[in-house]
Amino acid sequence: MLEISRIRGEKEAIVESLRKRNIEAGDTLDQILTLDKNWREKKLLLEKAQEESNRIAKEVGLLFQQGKAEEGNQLKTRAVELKGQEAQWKTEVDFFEKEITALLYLLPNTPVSEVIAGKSAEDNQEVFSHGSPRTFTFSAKPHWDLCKEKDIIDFELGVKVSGPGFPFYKGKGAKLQRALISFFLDSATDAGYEEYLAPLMVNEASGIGTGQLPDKEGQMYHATADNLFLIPTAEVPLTNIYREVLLPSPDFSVKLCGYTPCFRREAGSYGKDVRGLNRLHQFDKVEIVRIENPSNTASALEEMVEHVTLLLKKLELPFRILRLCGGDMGFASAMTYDFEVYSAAQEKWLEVSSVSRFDTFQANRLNLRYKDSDKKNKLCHTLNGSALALPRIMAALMENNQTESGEILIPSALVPYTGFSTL
RNA sequence: GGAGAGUUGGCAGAGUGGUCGAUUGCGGCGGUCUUGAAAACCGUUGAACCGAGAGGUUCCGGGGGUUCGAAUCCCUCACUCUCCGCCA
Repeated sequence: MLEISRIRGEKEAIVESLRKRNIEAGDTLDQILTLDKNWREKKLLLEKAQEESNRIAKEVGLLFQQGKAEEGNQLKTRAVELKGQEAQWKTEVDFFEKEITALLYLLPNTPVSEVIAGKSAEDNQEVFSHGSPRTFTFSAKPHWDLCKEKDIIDFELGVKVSGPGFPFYKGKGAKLQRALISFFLDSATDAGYEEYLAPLMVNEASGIGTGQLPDKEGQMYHATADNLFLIPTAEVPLTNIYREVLLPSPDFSVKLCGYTPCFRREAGSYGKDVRGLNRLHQFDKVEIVRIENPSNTASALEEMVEHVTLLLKKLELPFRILRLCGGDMGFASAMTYDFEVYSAAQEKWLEVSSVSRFDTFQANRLNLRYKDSDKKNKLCHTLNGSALALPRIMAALMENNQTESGEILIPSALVPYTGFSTL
């Protein structure tokens, strides 16, 4: 969420920035500022009253110690009066605080200057592309047909045991999955990210910390008996490691990675977009997370983009990088790069990674700070990205690497991990 | 699942109704001494919010209550530990 101090200081700049998301925030910000003004007034009154109460309490104590019970009792009556008034101010202060927080939760992050205004995915800017979409001299098959033919992913079996969106990976399919996970994790640790194997269920506080709660609880599976949530991404447990943390110096750079299954209810999605591996309730992903000094955020983001770029090059998949326009960015993001690979048989681009900087937006909710050289506590910046999400990579590998004779070729970078070179 | 014990400042650990935001030790920081370091000694050392500042308020796991006054008493929730049971 946005910092209230920033709203006090640079309201116009925030309004301008949020226009890139097609949001007119002026009224909301004015409401917040009015509430904030009221809050400060009431708070001052409350504190004055408390100050007097504290003083009286001490005097009463002293009087009773000196045996002056009568004077003490007189003072008591004044203290009781004050108490009623304090309760009144307190109620109002609490009310204003709640209202302000509720409004702050509604406001998304402000895009940084590089992000252009735009309404939808069509306004995203392509900033890089690699390879060219493959053309076939034969009739290419979509991955769901290939999965069935090769008997490597069984969707129907998943439906029987769990439900749609929970496939079984079998034989070489399971092995390929494991190979990709190892390949991605090794690449990340080689790049300096420390590997974590994280809990797959998180508590409510963690959901709030990274922004899934309170608004988007419908996206997560909820184990109500214990009030735990299945993670929709490793970002949630990994980032929450640093919830309520104060880093002792301004010189820090935290780089974490982790493989986890991800669970998403995907309520309301259906149709051809969910066919095969395109959209699942459970899927595997390796995530990279960084916590940086604000001065280092821009270069950290570029490094992460480079990292994902290298992965896709090694997998020999044609891909493009888009810088998302304001209207297509996630709620918490200040800037996002999406990576899309071309799925040759479906003839469309599939999003396989999303790399974002959140600046102080998450850190503010997480209360993640560092001690600056001037001894002040300041909010850290957070970033994260998929490196990478598996199912669509699997889909693209199968569709792009199929041969006329019906084989599927494994890219050479993966062969040391799979132990086989064709499916 | 049953029984019991806990949760206090970076850490350890006192404090059971009145100058307690909190004794003390360790750690950290500054200084004296030293060629330098260690040791010793002296000093200092939590956070949030409001305020230009002076200063003020809040915080002893969370929430609520009793009281003029709560770290201290009561209620409630969460978590941790120990023992027993069960178990990969």
